[in-house]
Amino acid sequence: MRGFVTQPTGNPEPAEHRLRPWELVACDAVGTVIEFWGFKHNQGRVWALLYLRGEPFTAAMIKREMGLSKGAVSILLRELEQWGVVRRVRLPGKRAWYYESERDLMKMIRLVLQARESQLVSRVLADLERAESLIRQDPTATREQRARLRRMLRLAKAIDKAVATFMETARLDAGRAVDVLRRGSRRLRRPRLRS
Amino acid sequence: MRGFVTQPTGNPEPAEHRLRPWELVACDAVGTVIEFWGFKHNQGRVWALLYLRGEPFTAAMIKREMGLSKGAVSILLRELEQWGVVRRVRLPGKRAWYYESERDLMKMIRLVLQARESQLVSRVLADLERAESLIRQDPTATREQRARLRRMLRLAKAIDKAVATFMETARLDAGRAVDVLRRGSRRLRRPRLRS
DNA sequence: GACAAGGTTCATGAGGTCATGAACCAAATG
DNA sequence: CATTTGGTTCATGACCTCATGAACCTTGTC
Repeated sequence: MRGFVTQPTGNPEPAEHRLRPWELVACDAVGTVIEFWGFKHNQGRVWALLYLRGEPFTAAMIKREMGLSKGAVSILLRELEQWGVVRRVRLPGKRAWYYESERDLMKMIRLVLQARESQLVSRVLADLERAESLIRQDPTATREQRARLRRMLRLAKAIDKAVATFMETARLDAGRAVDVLRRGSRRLRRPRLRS
Repeated sequence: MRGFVTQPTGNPEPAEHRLRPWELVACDAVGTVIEFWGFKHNQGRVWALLYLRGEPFTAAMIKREMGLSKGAVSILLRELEQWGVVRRVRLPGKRAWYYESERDLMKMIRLVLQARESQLVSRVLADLERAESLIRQDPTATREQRARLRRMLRLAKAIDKAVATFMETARLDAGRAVDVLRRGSRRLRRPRLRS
């Protein structure tokens, strides 16, 4: 875990988050999670603020509420938007852009997984497959080594598929997806993958 | 993702991994995954080497094979050992310690999840619960805000439980656990959590 | 068309992580 | 007891990420 609440240090403007205590705690919690998944702590905090408040905010408001710099807010919002968890809207009669968060929590999770899926899982799978093709040309590799590499690859594929299934489920029905894990444990038949 | 294969720069000893090409690729792939989960790239690489070779190695051998420094190997091995994915063994007649990797891949995954479980999930859960208790004392919070916070907390709990279930399953039977995700999607009944 | 408000970009610096390699310790060997 | 070998610790530096804030655009508005 990296930085925490970044306070505007020694400004005339007095570190005035107007975040209420529970907001502060909750936003930081989301920040921690999101950071863990390879995104920025503050991306999570901003998203959480928008989500919890439930109404559109301008960049200036976010800047004030969270004590972030102008530049940071601009970048964070653009990233959140590209990433699909925050929408930019025009309010009638208002000059500035307003931002509102995705309200579907499961969709949020799906997006996080998806972003990682493409960056990590597919890449690792490709690498392991490359390794497998390389080992074929290596006469010094033992039978057991080939077997172990194959096992790794098989596991990676299984996980890849599992994640894909989860995301598909999450797409179809917000609620069911989490249940997949909880329920599944009971009603299973044959194992498929021993290691 | 951070650093890549760290070569010993400008040494008399000429960057001589004796890693075969497929080993290099596979170890790096594991390193990437493991790094993604918040551990060190080289922890993954060392573990993968031990796993793929399938026989015990001394620190010196690892140092030579992977071109790491003495200090790094020492620390990495200690971490891997504490973490339970590598065992330290004495070979008869040999002076130095030997290290061998956990062979059960699913156990490996369970350990990764567990390490994260304790560091992340439980902490976030606690924070969200604290937020929830704080919001009760805040008369300015709207009904909708309370609802949204509650929804976040509920989702976090569901995920927590899902991970626990997964780990439990993985403990009992290596193969089934991954299937939990894949199979589950079909045979579900009522949703439990809408957001 | 000047001014202002809203937004973006960029060089910089702070902070953090990790491998390095030298200094150090411990145990075994002669 | 001296020396060698295996192993750990620690200060250092390389590297990376991110927020900052000033300079810079752009789009109204009077």
